[in-house]
Amino acid sequence: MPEGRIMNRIRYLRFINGEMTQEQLAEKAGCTRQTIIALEQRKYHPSLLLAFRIARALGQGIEDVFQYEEQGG
Amino acid sequence: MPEGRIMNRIRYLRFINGEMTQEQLAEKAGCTRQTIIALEQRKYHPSLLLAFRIARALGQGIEDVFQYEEQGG
DNA sequence: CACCCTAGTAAAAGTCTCTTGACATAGCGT
DNA sequence: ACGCTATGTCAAGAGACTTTTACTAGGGTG
Repeated sequence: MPEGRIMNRIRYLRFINGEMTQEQLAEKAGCTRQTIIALEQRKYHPSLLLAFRIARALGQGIEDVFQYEEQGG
Repeated sequence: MPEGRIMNRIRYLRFINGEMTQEQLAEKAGCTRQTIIALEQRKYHPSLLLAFRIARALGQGIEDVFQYEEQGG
């Protein structure tokens, strides 16, 4: 698959939402703490399903949490 | 990962956008025709990256193309 | 110091996503 | 009938995502 960066504001939104810990977010989103750590450090992109769950857990829409930047424009 | 359905309107939006064929959408989104077929038939969910690329190829936001339905309410 | 909480690192294993290639079906025009 | 286009099926394999487990380290509290 071609390039295109995805940025995320998970860490930022975690603190806006009452200082949630990684573990609290993980539990609310239904994944493990490891996954949250990896995403905050941009080790990889989440699946669409997990992206939705994290966005909802943070009280946001997907595109408020994850921003796609096209490369060619 | 827990449940939660993701519906998509790829096929519908393909026709709204000037009767795009699966192959045209695939090329514009940077994936293969097989992948478009699988997604339209909901064989699996796309990655977040591909979801963004498909949404952009269809001139839409992610949540206009993919709808997440929580199970517990 | 001893204890707990939060965050980070690492590796193995399993599941899911995506591609490639070959083949099948249906419609449409000639 | 023949060729062309659009859609669909199947299978194998590579690569990406996620979990599990174990371990390290800093900060605060008693």
